[in-house]
Amino acid sequence: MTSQPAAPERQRDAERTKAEILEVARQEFARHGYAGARVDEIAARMRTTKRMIYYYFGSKEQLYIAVLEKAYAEVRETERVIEVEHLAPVAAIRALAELTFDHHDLHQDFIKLVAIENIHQAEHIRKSQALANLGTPVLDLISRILDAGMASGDFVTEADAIDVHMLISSFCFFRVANQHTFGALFGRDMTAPEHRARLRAMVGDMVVAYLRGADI
Amino acid sequence: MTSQPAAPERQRDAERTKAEILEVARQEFARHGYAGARVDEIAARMRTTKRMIYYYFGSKEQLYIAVLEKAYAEVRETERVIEVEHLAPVAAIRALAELTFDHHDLHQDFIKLVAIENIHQAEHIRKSQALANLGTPVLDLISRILDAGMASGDFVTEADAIDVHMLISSFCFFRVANQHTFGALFGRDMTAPEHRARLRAMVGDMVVAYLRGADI
Amino acid sequence: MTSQPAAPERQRDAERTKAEILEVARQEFARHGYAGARVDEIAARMRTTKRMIYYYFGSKEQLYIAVLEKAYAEVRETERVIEVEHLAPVAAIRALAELTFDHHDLHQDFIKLVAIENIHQAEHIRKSQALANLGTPVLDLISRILDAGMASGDFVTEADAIDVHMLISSFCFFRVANQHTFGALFGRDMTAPEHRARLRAMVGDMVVAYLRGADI
Amino acid sequence: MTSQPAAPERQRDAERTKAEILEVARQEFARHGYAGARVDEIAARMRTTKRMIYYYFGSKEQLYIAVLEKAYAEVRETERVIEVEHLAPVAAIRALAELTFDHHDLHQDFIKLVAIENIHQAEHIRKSQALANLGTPVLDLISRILDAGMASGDFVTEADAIDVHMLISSFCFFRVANQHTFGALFGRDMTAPEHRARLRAMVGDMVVAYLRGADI
DNA sequence: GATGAATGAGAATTCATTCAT
DNA sequence: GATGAATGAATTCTCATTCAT
Repeated sequence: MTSQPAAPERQRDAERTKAEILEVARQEFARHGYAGARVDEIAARMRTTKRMIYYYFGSKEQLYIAVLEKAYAEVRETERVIEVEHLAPVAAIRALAELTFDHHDLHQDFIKLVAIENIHQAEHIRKSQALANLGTPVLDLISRILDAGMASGDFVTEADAIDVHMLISSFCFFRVANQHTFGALFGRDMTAPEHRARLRAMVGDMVVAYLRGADI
Repeated sequence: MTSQPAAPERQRDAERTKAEILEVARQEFARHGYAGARVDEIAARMRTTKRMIYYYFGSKEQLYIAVLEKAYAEVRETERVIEVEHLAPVAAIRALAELTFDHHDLHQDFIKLVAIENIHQAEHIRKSQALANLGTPVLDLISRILDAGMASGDFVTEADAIDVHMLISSFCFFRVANQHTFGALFGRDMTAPEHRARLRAMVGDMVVAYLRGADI
Repeated sequence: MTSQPAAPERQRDAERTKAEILEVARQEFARHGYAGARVDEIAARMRTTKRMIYYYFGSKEQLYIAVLEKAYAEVRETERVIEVEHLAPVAAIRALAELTFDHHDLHQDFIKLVAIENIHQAEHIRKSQALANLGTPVLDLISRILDAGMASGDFVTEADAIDVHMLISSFCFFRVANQHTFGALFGRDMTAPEHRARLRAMVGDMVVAYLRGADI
Repeated sequence: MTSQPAAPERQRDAERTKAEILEVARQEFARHGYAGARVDEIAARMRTTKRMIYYYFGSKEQLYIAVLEKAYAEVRETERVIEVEHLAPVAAIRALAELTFDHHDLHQDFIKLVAIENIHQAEHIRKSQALANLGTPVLDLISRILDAGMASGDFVTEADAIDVHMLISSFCFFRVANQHTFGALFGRDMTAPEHRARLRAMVGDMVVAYLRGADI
């Protein structure tokens, strides 16, 4: 409305609106799945209208993909921060395991989105340019730790970086992703605070024990 | 009037119809999630009509719960068959890990149903009487193995049966459940035949190494 | 199954089954209206099956008509019993009013069926042979009372038998038929026991006062 | 952009659409009852689609409740207009009876809706906030007339306002509500023009005679 | 006479999406 | 950029009725 910085303000508003839509959409998709999420519900939970969702994202599917892209981008941003280079191999792999644990603990919506995306056989990820080859950095990191550990004699088990990544991820992911069925069947909420420290140590112990391997 | 009994035949047909509905429904729910599954599509893939689904199961939700109940029942049936009692502790826990791996490998629809159910926060499992306390048998088994291992000195790590069950399950579950996003991001299909034997050995090695623990 | 009285027994059973169906159907139609009544529900509340309803009555509509016919037949049976001939005109018309009151009080399902039938513009009554000209006897009775009252000088108001029948019926019918909306709007259940005697006297007073008329 | 305001026009359209739906729905519900009414049929009789019914009213039941609320609101609006305060008691009660007669004569759909609602035991009225305590104004009016009549000596019968309201309403309501069964059984259409004046006078005569009471 | 399984036609409701302003 | 009204195409679910035995 003022004479000068109108366009930039508008842009900033537009960005804010888009960000708000993405935030609400992430929650809605995470809670109800792709098909179960309601465009109406997303709109109802915002101060903008449903029309804006289509204006900015074009369709429910494209909105969902944008949510996925943002979630993965945040994960990789976190992983980039990890500095395990200066640590000894055993300490390094344990640090990676614990950081992964912490990250999964902190980003439960992301975990749910990944689970949802697997139900849809990753069809949306494959449609997204932004999500191709997003995995390589962490694999490089693991490779370097494994090489150092084998060289130093700390690790004995011959292991592949992708396998080790899966070993770590599976534990951290399952604890969050399957908390509800696990809780219903075994009567224990693995994400409750009283189990946190023990399970965090466990994933580190597990991967170190596996790599040390010895005479199993 | 003929020598063959009439009523049982009708009954058998009814049972067959119900079983067929459950089979097709399991595939449809596993592929599309609860909200994404279509009652029309389930009916279209059978020699029965949509009306029968409501006749036998009452609603989409009750059909879904029946599918879940059947899937879990089959899992427990498999677990019941496991005979690890006569094995030494190390061999026993490895056998359990490998049987779990095999079962998850063989029942991928079940894995997907569990993932779907977690997205819905296990609300349907909690509604089902049949699915309460389904977890206890396997926990008893693990407890006995852990006790024997500690007594014999084979195991060193103090571990809880539920935690160990999660340790084993998470690896086997993740490999199947997250195969699509994992494949899209890392370019490797962990469920492909060429990875099977290696990963099957890995879950056994991992749990044994963890329990042996030693001087981590 | 026995050799001799098989057929009569069968017949008696058949009559009993039909009577039971009619009884349950009357309740169901009275409670839910014609369209709202469920054939399934009627069957579920009996020891016979749904097939029998169609076997004996052919369709939902014919069952409904049979229910109506039975209900009206019972009403007329009651009216036939009324003996007011030997009473003086004032006592006679009051007796008729009170008998009508009692009858409506006692046969509330019948009242509801009549209300339902009016919603459907009496289309089913018109289809039934059994229900044609069912009204004449009571009109004859009223006519004779009115004639006697005018002759004796007890009644002054020139009144038509049909009008007087409506005057009496409307009060008795409304009290039962509209009890729910009246209760909701005015906070009084006109069918409650504490109002019964007062309202029963009121309908007699009203019709006598009207016929006495005098210098209104 | 034009001189006429845009938003109000849209709003007016919305209001018009809602009003049109209510109008058609009232006819459909009145003619077929709640269960017998068809949402499809309501939509087919308008320039709007069925979807709008759900957009504005949410469900068939809520539409029905809205119809009821509107019908009752109109009744009370009519009653508010009645000015009998300046009349002598006898003239006043007769005026009220005749106005009630006229109103029922004019709003036959309303009568049917009330009959339908009674079949459903007033469950919808009870769900509606708007319909609570709608009855009081007319009861106040009757009370004042009765008091004045007793004071002046015009009325002799001790009568309760609710009872008198029922006395008047029952006659007017029955004549319209039961016209079809009454016509089928007695061969006279009480709502036909040739009976109108006589019956209108009759309800006034009846209530005055009742209240005058005398030596019954 | 009796029974449970089966069904076609239809009814209520939902949902992503677009239009007029 | 923004808004509320509008909508077509499904989608779940229901119901009276009939069939096979």
